[in-house]
Amino acid sequence: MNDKAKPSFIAGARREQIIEAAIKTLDEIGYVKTSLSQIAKRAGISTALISYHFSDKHDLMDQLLTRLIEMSTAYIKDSVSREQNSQAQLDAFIRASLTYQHTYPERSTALVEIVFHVRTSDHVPYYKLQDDSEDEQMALLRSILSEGQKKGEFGSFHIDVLASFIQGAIGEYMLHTGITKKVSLEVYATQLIHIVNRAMQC
Amino acid sequence: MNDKAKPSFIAGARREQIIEAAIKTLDEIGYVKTSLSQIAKRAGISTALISYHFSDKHDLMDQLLTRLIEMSTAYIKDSVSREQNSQAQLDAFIRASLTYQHTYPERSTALVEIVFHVRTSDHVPYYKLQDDSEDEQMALLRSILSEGQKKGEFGSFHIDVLASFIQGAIGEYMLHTGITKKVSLEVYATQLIHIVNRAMQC
Amino acid sequence: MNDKAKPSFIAGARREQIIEAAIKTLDEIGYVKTSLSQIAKRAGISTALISYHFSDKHDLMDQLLTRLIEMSTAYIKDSVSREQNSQAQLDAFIRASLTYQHTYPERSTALVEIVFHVRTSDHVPYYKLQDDSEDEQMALLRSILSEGQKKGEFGSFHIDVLASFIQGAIGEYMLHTGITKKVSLEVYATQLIHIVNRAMQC
Amino acid sequence: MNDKAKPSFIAGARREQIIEAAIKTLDEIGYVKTSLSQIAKRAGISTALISYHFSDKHDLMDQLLTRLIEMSTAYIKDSVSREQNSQAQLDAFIRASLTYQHTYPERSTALVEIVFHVRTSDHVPYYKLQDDSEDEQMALLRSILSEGQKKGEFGSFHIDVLASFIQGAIGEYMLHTGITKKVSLEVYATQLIHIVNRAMQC
DNA sequence: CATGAATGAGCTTTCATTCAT
DNA sequence: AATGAATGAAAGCTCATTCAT
Repeated sequence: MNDKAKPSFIAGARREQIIEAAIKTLDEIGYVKTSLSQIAKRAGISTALISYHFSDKHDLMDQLLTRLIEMSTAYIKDSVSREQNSQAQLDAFIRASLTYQHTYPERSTALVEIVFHVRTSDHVPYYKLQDDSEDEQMALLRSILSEGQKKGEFGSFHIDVLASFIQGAIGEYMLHTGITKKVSLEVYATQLIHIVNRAMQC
Repeated sequence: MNDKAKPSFIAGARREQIIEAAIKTLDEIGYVKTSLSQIAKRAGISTALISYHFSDKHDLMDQLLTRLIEMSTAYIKDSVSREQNSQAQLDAFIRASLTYQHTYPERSTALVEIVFHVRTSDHVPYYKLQDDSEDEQMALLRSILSEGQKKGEFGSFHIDVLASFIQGAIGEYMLHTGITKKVSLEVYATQLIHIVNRAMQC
Repeated sequence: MNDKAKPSFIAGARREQIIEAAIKTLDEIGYVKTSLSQIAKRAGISTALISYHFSDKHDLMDQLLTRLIEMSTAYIKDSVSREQNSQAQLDAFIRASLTYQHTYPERSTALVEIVFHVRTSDHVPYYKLQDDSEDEQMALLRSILSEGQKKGEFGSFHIDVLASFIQGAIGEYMLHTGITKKVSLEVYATQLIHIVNRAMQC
Repeated sequence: MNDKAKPSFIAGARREQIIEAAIKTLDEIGYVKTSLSQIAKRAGISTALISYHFSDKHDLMDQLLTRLIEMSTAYIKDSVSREQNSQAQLDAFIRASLTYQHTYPERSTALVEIVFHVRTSDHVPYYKLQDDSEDEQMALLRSILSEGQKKGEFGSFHIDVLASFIQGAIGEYMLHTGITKKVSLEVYATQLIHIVNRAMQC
């Protein structure tokens, strides 16, 4: 149980360390300037060691993207799962989304930097690609909305469109410092929930 | 108009040509793969000529960004200016914003590519940089909202938050093809206007 | 006639210079240690300039191989073409082959270094690949032999086999210094011709 | 035979295993692409273990070369030793040489790959290095020829040149598939023996 | 105004080798 | 005896930029 865990543990720790350094690098200097040597410098290791633990630069970014999405989704899901009725779940979703970005700004920036860079081999950007099935966060939001509608908690509205609006408003607060500086997260969340509720209940 | 006007005219035309090629390049292969030689290839000129007309790669991207914002803003402003009352102006703003992105997808993609990849020399990302004074579009939206509120056309609401909500919803439609594929621009616009009105008037 | 020739001339000269440096490098340190920077060092230019004039390292080696074969073949063909009857042509072929290797030892070594390295993408070595049609030198030898046989100058023998023997004997003298040190080129040529004549005429 | 014999035996087996894997690797992908990790992969061991058993990559190639020459020489010597008179010994030498290459093509290819790629630290290629004393095979051939001449079995001829001729012819058949495809080993051997006899006896 | 030629800096990746375990 | 972890060096290549023409 420990004899076999040890080597795997070291490698796992290194990978974690490299991924952390990559997040830091993406946050600090952005995707364009992020190179393996910049990541290595922040991790305090040699460039070759990154190549040893990840087959590719692409591989590293891929795994990093997966981890970032996982972490964000886990945080939001956890928060939502604590609530029972749809209204509370929706509130939790919005607040958790905004809070996560506020609590882990480097992770959020890193996520943005990767998402807006990744393209398929046909040059199709990842952000134009996102399948519904793949975007778990969006799927969760939609399920909360449809569930609430089914149960009669929410009124009548177009689910896809409202979900899109909510996601847009959340992203807007994270991305553009203009609004961040003017309005506190608390106020923004409250107001956003207010707007959404009106949209659903009138 | 005489000897001095001519070279300036040629130079202007060249810059326009380079900027057009840059838009095409950014749209086609994304910022990260966009090199001066890729732009030059699409413009049918030599790489050195770009360096001649723009002091820097950064300079080119900067001027390109300015042009892209100018064009987008002009389009929206033009549409808004045709209306008199605040409600009609808000409708016009939303529709024009969505329509512009639909009409000039390469320009929109190019804009996104620059905003999400270029950073200042202090590594501050452009998307976190946006000063209120610089974002003319946002300023226009806010002025429509506050004007309408002042004139009593709109009810009571938090201007900054609602403005962000609207901008977020508009951006979301452009960025993620998920919603684009499901809902037509017309429906999306109508729904957005509808919800914003509810938020303002209830 | 000269306005257009100039740029092409400069580029051509550079390529020639690079190819000469590559030959020198291959001769001096062998294929395995031959890198673009080693070639650049010997050419007195930067590594990037090689990449500017040749699309690839593979491209450079490819063109170099072609040039080396061309030069060798031209030398031998020229010598053979001066003779009329088959016997004299065969003598000329053998002597020219040996002399060429003796006169341009760096070219010969470079040729060997490349030929014994190049492999197809399926890892099939070039030296096991050589098509008859592609090996012009071998084709010339065979045509001399068959011509002489047809005209009755030579007796009866297996053309392909004898051609192979001759090429083998020529290659042996070039490659292995053992024989080179013991027997002069002149003696080796004379003796080889002697052997071949006996083989054809008894 | 006791405590000390066992580890030595294991070490010997490992070395043998590594050498076998190296032969396979050289044959499959050629010297240039042959890395320690490629050899390790084929041997099913770690790269470090190769470094443990051989002081150097060069050392490994050196020992491999020695083994390859040993095996080839042993095979030929064994065949020759079965014959009494010089003529039969010469026949045996030629046939055994050709047969060995045909029976162990990977070994032959590996030998060629090493000889034509490895150089001494002074950049002298192995193929130009061959001392007479070191090339046992060539020495054997020459001794058969000189012995036959001394005993009057063979006529008058230049031993060194004829030996080179024979070796060249043998090598040519292995290297270039052009002739291999056209003429069977049996015919090639018979023709070579025939011609050599003519060269010696006329 | 426009270009071909040239470079230095930086990138990702692979390699042989060492070392602690 | 054997390995995973780690590194420095070097490879091929691309890029933004400069300069003479």
